[in-house]
Amino acid sequence: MDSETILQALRQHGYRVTRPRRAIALALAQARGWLRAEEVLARARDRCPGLGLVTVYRALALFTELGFARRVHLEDGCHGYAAAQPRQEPQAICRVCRAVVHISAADLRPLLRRAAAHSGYQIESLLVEFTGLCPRCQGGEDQGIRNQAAR
Amino acid sequence: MDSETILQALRQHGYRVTRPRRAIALALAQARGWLRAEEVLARARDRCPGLGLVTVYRALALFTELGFARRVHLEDGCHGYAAAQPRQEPQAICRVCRAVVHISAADLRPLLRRAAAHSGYQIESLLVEFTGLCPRCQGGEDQGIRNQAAR
DNA sequence: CTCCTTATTGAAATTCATTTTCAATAATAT
DNA sequence: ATATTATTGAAAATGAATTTCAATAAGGAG
Ligand SMILES: [Mn+2]
Ligand SMILES: [Mn+2]
Ligand SMILES: [Zn+2]
Ligand SMILES: [Zn+2]
Repeated sequence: MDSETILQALRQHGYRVTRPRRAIALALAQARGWLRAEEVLARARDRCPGLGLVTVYRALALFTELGFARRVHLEDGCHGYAAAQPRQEPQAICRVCRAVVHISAADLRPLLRRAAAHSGYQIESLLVEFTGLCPRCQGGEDQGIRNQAAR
Repeated sequence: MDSETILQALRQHGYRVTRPRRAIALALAQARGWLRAEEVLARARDRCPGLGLVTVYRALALFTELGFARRVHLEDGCHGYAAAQPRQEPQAICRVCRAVVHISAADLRPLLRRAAAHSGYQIESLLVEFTGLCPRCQGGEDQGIRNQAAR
């Protein structure tokens, strides 16, 4: 996902394109996996010294609303963020290296239809998150730290 | 879901069956939808007067581990809890009344298979949460508060 | 380019759900 | 009953995330 796309969307929605937002968008786009807010901050500071954590939270919330970022729900209740595309809701996340793979929302339709039919619910939003091992991290968990995706 | 089942599982796993745990299990089982920790506390106190919030959190964590409770991920980052059955992972939640419907994990298999095939991931755990309107809350959002499920 | 308006930013303080500590209590086995 | 120890609850601490508010800078008008 190109960080330029995010910036264009900002303009289109009437938001200003600022240095902090550019730096945050780029940091998220270039990451190989999901990042905590603090990690986004550390990376975005390369391009925007003085950047504050508050601004990172605000930008991440904004990007998430626009569909260009997605929250990752961590066991401890905190959240990570991963670059995303507006139409691909579900994601699979590697437990070890944090790599994120997005799954087409179209793949979900059959399940959605069945769930709706079975329950009578009119479904408005999805939260689908699979956790496991990405191909690279399979069959070698104890081969040392393979945390490559995050950086 | 019967609260007795939870207590039996506790015994089987070597945990003690205490008054607080009984009260919490019952509160959760009798709720018509998900509850916040504070709400569980309020209800469980009927059967266990001096009950503390800390114990509620601990019991909910324990029940969740055993599969008898499931977390609901709220927008603000906090969590609710709903009674659950060990083998039904996905859940649909009513935005209005909090009613929770569980979906058989079997329904997920095709999606899971496709996701795994497409991404090469070896999936270990799922987080599937649909949000929308339950049958009762459809076509009448402005008909006043229908928050029936929660109580 | 210059000026204006106001969205945006960042430091500091605050919030508040959740966790940790630790001494007192009560569940289970013998 | 008695002993063992898992469990509990009050208080304090944690820490991710948010709110405040004065200073700053983006973008539009002239
Ligand atoms: Mn939190
Ligand atoms: Mn969450
Ligand atoms: Zn991996
Ligand atoms: Zn409802």
